[in-house]
Amino acid sequence: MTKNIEMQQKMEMIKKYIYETVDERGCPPTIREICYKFDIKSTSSASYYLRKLEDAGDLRINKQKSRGLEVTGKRLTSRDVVRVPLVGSVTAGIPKLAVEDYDESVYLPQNLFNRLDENTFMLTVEGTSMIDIGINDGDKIIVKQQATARNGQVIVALIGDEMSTVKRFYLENNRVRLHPENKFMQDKFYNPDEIKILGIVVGLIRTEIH
Amino acid sequence: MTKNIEMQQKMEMIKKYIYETVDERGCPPTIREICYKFDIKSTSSASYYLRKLEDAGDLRINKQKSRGLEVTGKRLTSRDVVRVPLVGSVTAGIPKLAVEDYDESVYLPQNLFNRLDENTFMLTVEGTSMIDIGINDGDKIIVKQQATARNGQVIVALIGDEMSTVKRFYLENNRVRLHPENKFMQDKFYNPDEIKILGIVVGLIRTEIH
DNA sequence: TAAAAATGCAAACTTTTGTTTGCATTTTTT
DNA sequence: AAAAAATGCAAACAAAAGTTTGCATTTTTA
Repeated sequence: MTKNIEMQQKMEMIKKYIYETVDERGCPPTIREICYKFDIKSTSSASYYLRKLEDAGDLRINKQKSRGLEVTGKRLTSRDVVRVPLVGSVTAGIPKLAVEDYDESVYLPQNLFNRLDENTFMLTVEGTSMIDIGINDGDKIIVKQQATARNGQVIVALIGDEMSTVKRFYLENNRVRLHPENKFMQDKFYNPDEIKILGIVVGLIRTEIH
Repeated sequence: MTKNIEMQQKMEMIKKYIYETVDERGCPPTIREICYKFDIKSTSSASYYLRKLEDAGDLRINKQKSRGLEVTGKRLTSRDVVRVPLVGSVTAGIPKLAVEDYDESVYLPQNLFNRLDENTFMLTVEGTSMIDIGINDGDKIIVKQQATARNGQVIVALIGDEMSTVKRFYLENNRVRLHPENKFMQDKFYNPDEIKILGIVVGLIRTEIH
């Protein structure tokens, strides 16, 4: 009886080892690696366990293939997430947004944010100009890069090549109105060529609740 | 010259193929698979490309190993994200929160949420009881399961085994006060045994900006 | 234009890795 | 206690996969 429990544990450990190896190394272990790891003296003994794991449905063994082990459970792949750069602040000029250029990037769940693409970035909000619609100081907003916006959309814009700002956008009578969602702040008006739309806000993440 | 561009593209495609195979299958392709995919007639020709990719730093080749290709770039691993179940609504009883039981789960970025563990879940907020601190109707809150809370923390609680609610928690004079962050709503008071704390709110995600 | 380098293939070769066989020991069942 | 099943090993074997060799063709360089 105790022997059987040990057996179960050993199988579980082997399964876990295979999962971790695939996850971290990107390649399943060989049977001999499994032997070494668990102090199994013969490859046939290890195969014996693997067959059991396959019977239990935890594993698929592609016969006659080198490293033919395949985990059957849900595996994390790049399709599950989108990697977006986390930009501290967008200052002068168009932020260069190739993901590779940023150490700091964030994986967002693809199933929640289904409109994200390579031209999305994140930005930490400073200030309370949008607090009335629940965008707080310190929130990280998700911004989809595009140069135009429809009336009423919340955008990130660059004003006169200087600072970036988050506001609600309106184009009225050939004038741009940027509307802060903060009852203590005033709308501001610009000529269209004074502002540059960096993108529209499509979501946000908050990591601190006060 | 044009030949050289083709060469570059071919190398890029091979590199991409290796990356994708590792990502999706959990195992790099064999040289012969690469031959087949790109219509290369000889394994030595493929090796030739692979050596070039290695020289360029895009790849590491573990010599004399079967499937010894290793991608050098950043690879997505389970350490980068945490998988949390997305619970539609928490009704009667303690929600059973084993991740496996939910089809719908969400990968959250480990680098933003560093306090997450296996006992975290997500919940879609219904209503505006916390709107004054920027928690909107429809927001998905991230909840760390725990049975106790400190004064002032925002919690998810079960009231009388019925509905779940999000409120700010206070224990005063042996009475529980649940404080909605909505100036139009009133505090409510309970005996400690009337409510069950499910967890504390540690973050939120919004996927729609209105 | 000639020499050198790059590109490419086929085939043989070697190493790695999965599989099978046969036997021994232990544990469980009858 | 005897039979059957489970567990385990060593060694040989077979298949998969990486490597090398030698040659042919094309492209680039001198």
